[in-house]
Amino acid sequence: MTRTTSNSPRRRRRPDARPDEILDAALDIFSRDGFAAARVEDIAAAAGLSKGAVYLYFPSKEAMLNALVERSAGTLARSADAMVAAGAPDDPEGALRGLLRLLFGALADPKISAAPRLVLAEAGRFPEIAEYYRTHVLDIARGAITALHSAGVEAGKFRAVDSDALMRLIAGPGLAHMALTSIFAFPPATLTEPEAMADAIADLLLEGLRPRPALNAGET
Amino acid sequence: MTRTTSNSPRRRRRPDARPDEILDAALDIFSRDGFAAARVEDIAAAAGLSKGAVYLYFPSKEAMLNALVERSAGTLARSADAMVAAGAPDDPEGALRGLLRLLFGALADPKISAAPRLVLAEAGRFPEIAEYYRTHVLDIARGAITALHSAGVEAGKFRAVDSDALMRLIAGPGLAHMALTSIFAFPPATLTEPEAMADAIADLLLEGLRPRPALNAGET
DNA sequence: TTTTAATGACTGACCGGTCAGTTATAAATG
DNA sequence: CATTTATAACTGACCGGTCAGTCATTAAAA
Repeated sequence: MTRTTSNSPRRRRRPDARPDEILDAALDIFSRDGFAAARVEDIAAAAGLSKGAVYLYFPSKEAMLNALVERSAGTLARSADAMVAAGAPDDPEGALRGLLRLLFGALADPKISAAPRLVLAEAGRFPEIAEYYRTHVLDIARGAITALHSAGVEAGKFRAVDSDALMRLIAGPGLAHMALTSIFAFPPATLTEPEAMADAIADLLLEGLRPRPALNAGET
Repeated sequence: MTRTTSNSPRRRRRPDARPDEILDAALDIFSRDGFAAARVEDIAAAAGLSKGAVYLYFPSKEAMLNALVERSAGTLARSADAMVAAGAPDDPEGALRGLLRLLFGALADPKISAAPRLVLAEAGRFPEIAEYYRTHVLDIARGAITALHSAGVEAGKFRAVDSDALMRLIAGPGLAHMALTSIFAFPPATLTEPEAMADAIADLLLEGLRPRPALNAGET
């Protein structure tokens, strides 16, 4: 009922795109002020609504935060996982490079990195969110990285290294890049393009992962 | 003034160690609740004082945050800088390994990493803090890393790589480790000791930094 | 006594959440 | 078509609680 496809450009009365609009606004305001200091009225205003209307769609401010995280979480990790699953068997080196490009492309864009940054800042106070991120993002990412590494080792392209260390080596630079650019406005960056930065890092990691030629390619 | 060495064991009256005690308490409470949600009365209680007393030492809650950051910032970066300055000319590889050990040792300890985490979470809202960290921590760290790299290149131990990428490669894993352990309680860690983790990462980075033998034959 | 350190009741502003009331739209009716 | 009825979408004033910051008062120290 009520197809109401008429997106009347002049006045109100829009039905169920609202939750998403509110979440968009909430992400903006939470990112700007932090969850605790953010005012629901500001979120409402940013969404073009009154405060009362927001409570027609969400039962509390915290519910908005949760919905926000659940909406955004996983998309990046899942596409990373898909990319690795597709590329790793044939070309582990290319897959690693692609993974880093994906990561840097996303985290260097403040619009995309807003949600991860919010999680990073608030997860300590909301165990539910930390748990959700752990299972829906970190575990996926970890799986993708270990799969990629295993494929590379099997193909004789990578040497064996500790998988937790490798995870930190791959995710860390992206995280550092995000912090430097989005939080600290660290400007220099001789490599301004995220892809160039990703490639420079991929080069060094691939070099570091190459099996030792002189000795046997054993474990470390 | 007021040496007041009389440490009366039962009652009040302690003079000027107070600011530091308050800052210690403030770091605890800010870390637990976040700056915005933290209550000054909780800080006072944690310091063993009443709320009014903390306003004898700090004019506002925000002043505590600033003092806190200024007190803690730089010590890690400075000791990293000192370590690099001392070790890099003779042994750049050892200096890199030492740098990573220092970084992981510090960031893996929640007590030490509390302040950096707080800055990471709040810097976006307090430009003054971001600015302070940029000049007193990030610039120092960047200088240390470039100095280390230059020394290594000069000694023929490292190949030339982009210095911004290298900064992200060195700082990033530490950051990721901190986030995984302190914020997300990511448990696995096949390498439980920070030094072991640092070494695993240093191994890979050193391998990646080694001059290409085919093209530019350094030593051996 | 005077000075200094500290207290805790108090104020005033702020804000999450509620709700009685107001629209805008659609459906039913004439 | 105009008119009435029904209701979904929305508003904004309000309530209750919280908390940063103040200040009159107290008590230890000098």
